[in-house]
Amino acid sequence: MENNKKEVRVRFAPSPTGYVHIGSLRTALFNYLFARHSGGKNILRIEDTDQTRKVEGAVENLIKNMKSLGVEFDEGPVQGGNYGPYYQSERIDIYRRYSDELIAKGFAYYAFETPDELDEMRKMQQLEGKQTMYDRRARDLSEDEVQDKLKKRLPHVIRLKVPLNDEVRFNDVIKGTIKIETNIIDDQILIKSDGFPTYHLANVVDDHLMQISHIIRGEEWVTSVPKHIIIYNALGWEIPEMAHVPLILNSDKSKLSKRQGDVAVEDYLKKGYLKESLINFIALLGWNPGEGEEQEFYTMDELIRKFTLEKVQASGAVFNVEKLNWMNNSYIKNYDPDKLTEMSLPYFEQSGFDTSDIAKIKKILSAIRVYLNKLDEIPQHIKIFSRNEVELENENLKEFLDSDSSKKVFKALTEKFKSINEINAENYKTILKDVQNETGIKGKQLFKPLRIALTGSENGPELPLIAEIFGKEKISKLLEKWI
RNA sequence: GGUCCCAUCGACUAGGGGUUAGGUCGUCACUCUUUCACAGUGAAAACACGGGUUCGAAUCCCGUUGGGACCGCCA
Repeated sequence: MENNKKEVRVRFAPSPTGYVHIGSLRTALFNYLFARHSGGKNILRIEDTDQTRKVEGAVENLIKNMKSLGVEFDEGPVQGGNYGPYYQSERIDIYRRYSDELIAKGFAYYAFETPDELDEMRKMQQLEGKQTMYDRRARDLSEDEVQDKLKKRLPHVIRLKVPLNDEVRFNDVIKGTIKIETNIIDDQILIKSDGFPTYHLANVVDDHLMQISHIIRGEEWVTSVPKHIIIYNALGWEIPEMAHVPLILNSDKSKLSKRQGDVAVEDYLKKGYLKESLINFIALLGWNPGEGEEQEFYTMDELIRKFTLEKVQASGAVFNVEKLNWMNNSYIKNYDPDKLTEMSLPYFEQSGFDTSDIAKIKKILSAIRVYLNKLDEIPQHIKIFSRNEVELENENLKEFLDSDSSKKVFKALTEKFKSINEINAENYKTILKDVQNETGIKGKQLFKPLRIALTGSENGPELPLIAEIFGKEKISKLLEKWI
């Protein structure tokens, strides 16, 4: 089983259907981590053999997203490599060659049923309560019949001739030994009637030709491994190591799906989850370093250093947004202020905030970042900084502003401002101390009315910070209203 | 339904024959802060069940139950 001498070559092989699924990201990440950890190559191969599902720009989008997340490829459609082409649609003649070989060797055969006929067959099987699978009827066609139909150019497919009454066994790095009786394996279509290969053929041929050493992919593929093994054996090829990673689940434990929330990586990025935290979080879904390690935060480099397939979990993992939020908030709180500011700009602009004063934006961020689970929550926290009139959160707050003691505080404060050039968090505190001494008003009586007058709310970021950001003009104006 | 896979707190997980079953998120309480949040401290919270094996089983084996995936001329 061990093939340490062989260079590690892994591949991420998505079909370009338009967006990158969170589960795909994790598979890609695991491939990348494994490749880097073992000094091997990470390959991107585009499985676009389904002409009906092509989406314009999907590949470019995928590569762009992966790159920005830090998942890099050593070979692929963009950077090329010695094993190309990396689009399956450009390798059609290659697959054809091997399907011909399989036919010649008696491991595959032509079949001429139409999709309608097959539907009919499946319906019957369902009615009879039998398992739906191809009944292998075209195996019985005589050589003459086949030649005749081919000559007539009847639409046809090429199917795998599964050896009957046998058993296929393989070892999965994550799941252990898996075995399946061949009698329940479908005579899978290898070449479709449009001449394109199915996933099963293309995948085996490419993995072999591209010298893939480890197949790391989602668990949904385990049941088709036996088909692939039959093909490997028929062609006399060595079978790569297999590692089927568990699924990422909805909170009801079903396969993570659109219906129950966001599944596209872009959705999360758009909402303002940081790339670092998304990667960190996803990596820990189904993998952990073990050995009593209690660290939760990892950089990509640390992940690369610690990642091994053996430590990948065998069971599925629920995608828990709550924990993602916590982790993202943590990243936001500790992020480089300048970079955070830059990343946050779009969210300020989104709510029509004037972003010409970057220094101010930075200050605001430092005041509100503790509240942010994700960047798209910025708008709701900057209202107090963007508006010129204060609207009270509720009417009950008004009494704090109308009281005599509040008026006294407001008056004293605005008076003090006149002798000051600029307010900052520090001198605001000392000024307030002075106000307290002068008026004899302290504690809640002192702070609460001010907060409410300035923000319209009983709670929020620290008042000195707010004062510095507001500046003396704005504060005076807001307070005068109540004097 | 058939086949395959899986099973430790609500969630992510550590542990893998002898542990007070550990950590993180979430929840709750307290402390701190003249606000909320942050931070800190603490609490509640799990080995699905039944049989073996063993002096001893969460840990190994078998079964049951439960959950999931797959059963396309999709990948």
